[in-house]
Amino acid sequence: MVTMSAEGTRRRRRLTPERRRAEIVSEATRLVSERGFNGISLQAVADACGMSVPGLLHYVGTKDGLLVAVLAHRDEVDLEVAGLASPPDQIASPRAVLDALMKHNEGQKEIVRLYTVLNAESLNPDHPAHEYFTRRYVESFERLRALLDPHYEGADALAHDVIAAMDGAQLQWLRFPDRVDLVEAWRRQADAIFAAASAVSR
Amino acid sequence: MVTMSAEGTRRRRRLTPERRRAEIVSEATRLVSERGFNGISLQAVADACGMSVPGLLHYVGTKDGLLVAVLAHRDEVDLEVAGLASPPDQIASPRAVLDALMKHNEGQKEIVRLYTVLNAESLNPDHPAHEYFTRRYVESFERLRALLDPHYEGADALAHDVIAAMDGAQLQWLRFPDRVDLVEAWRRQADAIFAAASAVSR
DNA sequence: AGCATTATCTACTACCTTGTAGATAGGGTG
DNA sequence: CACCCTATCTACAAGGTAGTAGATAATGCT
Repeated sequence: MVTMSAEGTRRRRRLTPERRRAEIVSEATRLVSERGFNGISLQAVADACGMSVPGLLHYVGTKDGLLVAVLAHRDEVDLEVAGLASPPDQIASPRAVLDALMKHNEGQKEIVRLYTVLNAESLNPDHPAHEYFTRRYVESFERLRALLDPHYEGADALAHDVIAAMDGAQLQWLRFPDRVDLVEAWRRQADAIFAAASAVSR
Repeated sequence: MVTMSAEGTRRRRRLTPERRRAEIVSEATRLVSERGFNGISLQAVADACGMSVPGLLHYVGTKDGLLVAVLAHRDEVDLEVAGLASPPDQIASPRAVLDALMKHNEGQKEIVRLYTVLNAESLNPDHPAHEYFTRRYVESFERLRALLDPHYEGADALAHDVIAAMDGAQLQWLRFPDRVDLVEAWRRQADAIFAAASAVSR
């Protein structure tokens, strides 16, 4: 049931496509991060944006299109953040880069939850984001491997371990945000992992 | 659309409640592990069991009831497995217990996926399994902590790290079953974690 | 074989879902 | 101020959803 303000017809709100698109992506991101893609309906997103379902579909075409829009926007933002982080010419140690990443994640729980929930949901090959997350994992892995390779032996295994530790720590943090400190949990794991890794011999 | 065998009416299959219940739990476990609880319908489960939706509801009452049945059954089985594993009087080392657990998990990918997918899905407090998974985590943590405490300093943090490492390794294994060896990934992580942990001084 | 029990079904309700077609109105531009 | 463009809407379609009520048939027991 759609409830309306007591007066009946509410004035329709017309935004520029840019603003509307931004609002849609923002609300959809929030809702998907809370309930998963299978847990939301177009109606729920439309309500959150204060618009109708056909109005929403005008922008995203189909429900899968909504997810594509959300993920495409995340890619843009992530790329931007990565870009801002890279300029400094002196190469930071891999550990410092990873620590900074986790510190960054601590400040955007909603986004971390989006990735965590969709990552699990999309294990199913039929999920609309399955390929996306598979590709994303491979790319992240490759970048991390390249970052570690100059400094450590066995960068391949090390990269896998680092990603596993990050995912595990985030999962705990998302379930017990008050009792688990993400950065500290990561630091402990990272200390152990990097202590066990052997530095490159030259 | 419900498709029927060419002859039309198929003979109805009447099982003992025990057998039927077992079939329902088994099929529901498989489907939920593949698609998540939000990703399945009663129709899909009923189809998998070769029965009608009302027939299914006769057993589980509601859709949430289906999930309860699946999780209750998992608890039973897990308790049984744990019981079989504990009798030996000589206390195995914590590390050996954990290695055995991961070896065990390697042989039941479907169940691991069930827990992984539902764990992420149920981060949302509105999810019907939210309390279940929160409680389950706390209990697992306590058991693990008790197992580690006699042997290591800082059993609390260590227990958290172990669980995080396990979850992270399982996530990778589920996405790349052919490229990731669960037991080996765990072994590497565990080597690092336990090497960094300090043994209890007496 | 006949009967009682009950597992399972058919039929139906009320609602939700994604998506389409065509009408309407908000806001910038002349 | 009038007009146009198009963002947004209402109305509708077609099918899926969880769940209910009452009929039916399969099995075990006497």
